[in-house]
Amino acid sequence: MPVYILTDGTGTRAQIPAHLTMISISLINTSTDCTNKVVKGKVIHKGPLAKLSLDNVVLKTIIQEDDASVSGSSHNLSINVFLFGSLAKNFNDAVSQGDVVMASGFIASKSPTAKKDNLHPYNLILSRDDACIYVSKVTKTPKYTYTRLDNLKNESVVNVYGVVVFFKQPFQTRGTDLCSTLKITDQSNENIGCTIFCEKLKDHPRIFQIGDIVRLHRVKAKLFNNSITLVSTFGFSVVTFDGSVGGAVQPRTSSKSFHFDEEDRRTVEELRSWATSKGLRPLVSSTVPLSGIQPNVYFDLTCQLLAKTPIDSTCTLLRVWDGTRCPYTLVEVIAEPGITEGPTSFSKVKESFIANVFVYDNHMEFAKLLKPGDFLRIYNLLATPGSNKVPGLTRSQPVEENHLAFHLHGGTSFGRGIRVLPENSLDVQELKRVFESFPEDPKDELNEVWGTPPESLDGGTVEGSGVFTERSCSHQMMPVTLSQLKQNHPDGAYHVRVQLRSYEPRRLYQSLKLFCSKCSSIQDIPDDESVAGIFSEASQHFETCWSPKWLESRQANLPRSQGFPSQALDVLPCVQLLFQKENKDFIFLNGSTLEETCQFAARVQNIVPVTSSGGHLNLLDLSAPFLFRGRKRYYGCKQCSDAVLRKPSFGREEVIDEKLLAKAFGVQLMQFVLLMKLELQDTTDTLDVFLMKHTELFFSVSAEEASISETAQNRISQIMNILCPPEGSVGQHPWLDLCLTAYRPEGDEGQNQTCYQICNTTIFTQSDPT
DNA sequence: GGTTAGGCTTCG
Repeated sequence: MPVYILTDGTGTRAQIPAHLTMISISLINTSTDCTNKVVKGKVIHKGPLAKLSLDNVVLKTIIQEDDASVSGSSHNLSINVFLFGSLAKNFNDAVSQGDVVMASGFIASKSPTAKKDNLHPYNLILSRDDACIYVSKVTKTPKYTYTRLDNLKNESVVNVYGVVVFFKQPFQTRGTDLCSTLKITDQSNENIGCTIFCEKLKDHPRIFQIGDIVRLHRVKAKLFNNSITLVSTFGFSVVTFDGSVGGAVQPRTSSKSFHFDEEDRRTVEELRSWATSKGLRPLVSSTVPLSGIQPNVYFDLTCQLLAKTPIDSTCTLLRVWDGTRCPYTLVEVIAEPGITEGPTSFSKVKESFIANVFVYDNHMEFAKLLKPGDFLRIYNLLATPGSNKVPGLTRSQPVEENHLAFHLHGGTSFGRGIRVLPENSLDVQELKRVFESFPEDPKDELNEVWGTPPESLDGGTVEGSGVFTERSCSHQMMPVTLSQLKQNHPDGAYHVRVQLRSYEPRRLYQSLKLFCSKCSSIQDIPDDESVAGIFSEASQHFETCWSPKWLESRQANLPRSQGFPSQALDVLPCVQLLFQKENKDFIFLNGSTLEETCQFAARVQNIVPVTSSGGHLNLLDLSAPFLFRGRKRYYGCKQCSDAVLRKPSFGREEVIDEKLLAKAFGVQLMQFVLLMKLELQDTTDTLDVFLMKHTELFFSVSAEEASISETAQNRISQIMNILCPPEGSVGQHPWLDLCLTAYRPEGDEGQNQTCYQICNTTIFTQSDPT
C-alpha cells in the first residue's frame, strides 16, 4: 500500500502503470467497476491521522477533480477518501494540501454525510492491499525563464534580468500612467532601453542608483528607431536589488508574493560581480553631502525633509538637511507659517545646516506627496549662486548675489526627480545616526560660533574656525564620503570633506622619526640618554692615537665633568681646511661627552664625533648622530651604511654639509619625518589615515626644523589644537577638505589591506599670510 | 490588453 511521489510534478499519467484507466470522480458509484481504475484530484482537505485500533489508523482526505481535465458532468467532483493502515501513515507524511494525487485500488461506498457536507454521494475507501496513491507535489509558482538581452525577438514577451545603467524616477505621463525610463545591460553587453508604464508608484522599479539590478517579468520587446526596447505589458512586475558585491540579496518589491529562489540569488550575484568587474557601477556615487557640493555642478542629495512651503504655481520649497554643513553661504528664506508643513523656524545652529531646495513644475506633483520627516534622494540637483533669481520669499541680504540656492528644475533629463527612500535603507540609517548625535541646544555658545557661515566664496575651502585647507593636487574630483571611500577602495586619489576625530601620538616628539629612503625603514630618534651613553662609553676608551696625515691632532684641555682626565679630548681639524683658513667649518672630535660635543657645536659648524680603538680612529656607532651641525643632529641608517672614516675631499667652493659628509664616510643619511595617524570622520563613517609623505606640506614646517625649533614645534601643536581641541565635542571640530591617497602597503600581499595618506594638502591658519 | 515615452540638463 505505497504512496508514490511522481517526479515530473505535472500529474500526468505517464508515470503510473499502464494497466490503470483514468475515471472521473463524477462517475463513481457503487456499481462502478473499480478494478484497474484510477481517479485524480487535488487535495483540498487533509484530516488528521486517527487511531482505529492498536494496529490500524485511518485518515480522511477530500480530493477535488479539476473539471477542465474531464469532459462531461461537472458536478460531484469533490469526494471523501478514507485511507487505512500504512497507506494512511505514508499519505500523512508525504502529501500536503494542494498536491494533486491519483488513487487506485479503491472501492466506493455510500457517503453517510453527503447531505451534510454536500460532497460526492459516495466515499472512496482505500484499505485493500493493492490500494495505491500517486502524488504530484505542488509546484507553487511556475518556473520563469530569463532571456539574455542579446536574444530579444521583436514582439516577444519575455522576462529579463539586467544591471541598471541609466534610470529616471517614475514621472507622470500625458496618459493615465506613471512612466519609468531605464536602460539595462547584462553579460551580453547589450544596452536595452526599457519603458515601464504603471498607474501606481509602488508597481514601478525601486531603483536608487546606477548599478542596481532589476528583474522584469512580462516585458515586450519592441523595435523602435532600429533598436530593440522593452516595454511593460499586461501582468508586468519588477523586483529590484542593490548592486553591491557581497551585500545581502534583498528584493525590493511591493508585491506580497513573488517567486525568488536560489537560482535568482545566483543570477543577481553573477550580475553584481560582472557589473563590478566591468566598472559599470560608479566607483563613487553621484550622491554628495551638503558639505561637499560645488556650485553649478549637478549632484544627487540624500537628505531628510524638514519643512515644505508652496511658493507659487510652479514652485515648492523643500527645506532639507543631511547633517553636514555646506561651506558656502546659502540664501535665507522666510517660510510663511500658515502655508508651511513642518516647523517654520529652527535653532540658529540647525538653520545653518539647512538647504533650501526649490522644486519646479512637474516635480511639484511629487513634492505634494512628501511629508516632513521623509528621507529623500533628490536626483540631479543644482546649486546656483544669486538669490535674486530665487522665486518668492527671500529675505534681503547684504551679499546675496553670491548666496547659493538649490534648484530641482523642471523636466526629467538626466534622471531629475525625487524618490522617498525606505526606512530600512542603509543611507537612511546613516542619516538617522548622524541626526541622533546632533546637538540640539540652541544656546550652546560654541555651536553658535561654528554655526557662523564663512564670508568668502572664492573657490577654496573656507571655514569659520580659524583654519582652512588648500589642495595643491591637480585632481578635478567631487568629494566622496568616507563610507563611499571604504566601500570602493581601489588605489588612487580621493577628495574628502572631514573632521579630525583624534590623532596619535599626542606628543610631538613621538611623531618625529628617522626615515631611510633606501630601505624605507622608519625608526625613533634615539633619546639623549642613550646617545650620551654611547659618547661616554667612547670617551672612557679614549687614547691618543695615531691619526692620519690629513688630520692635525690638537689636544684640548677643557675642564672636564664626571672626573675624566682633563687632557682626554682630541680636536682634529683637516689639514686641508687649515690651509684654507676654514678650519672652523669642520672638525672631528675624539673623546668628548655628548654635553661637550654640543658645546663645541655652538662654535663649530660641522662636528663628526669619533672614537679610538686599536690605535685607529673610527666613527661612532650609528645609534648616535654621526654629525652635529649647530643644534641639528644627523643620523645614518645602520642597515644601509658602510661607514668608514676616510679623508673627505672638499671642492674649493663646496659647502660642507650633512650630504657631503655622509657621502664621504659612506653613511646612508636618514631624513627626519613627521609621522601621525589621524582618525577622520564625516557624517557617514570614520577613517584612519596617515600623515607621512606630505606632513611638511600639511603643516608648512620641515621635520628637520621641527626637530630643533620651538617655533616650528609650536606651529604644529597649535594647528593640531585647532583641528582637534582637547575640550568640546567632535561635532564642533572644523571641517577640512583633504586629498587622500589610497594604497596597499608593500609586503602586504594577500592581506588586501588598504591604507590612506593625506597628500597635497596644506593647512592655513588665519594668522598665515595668504 | 488600450495611451503614455522613446534619456542627453532650467532659463525660475
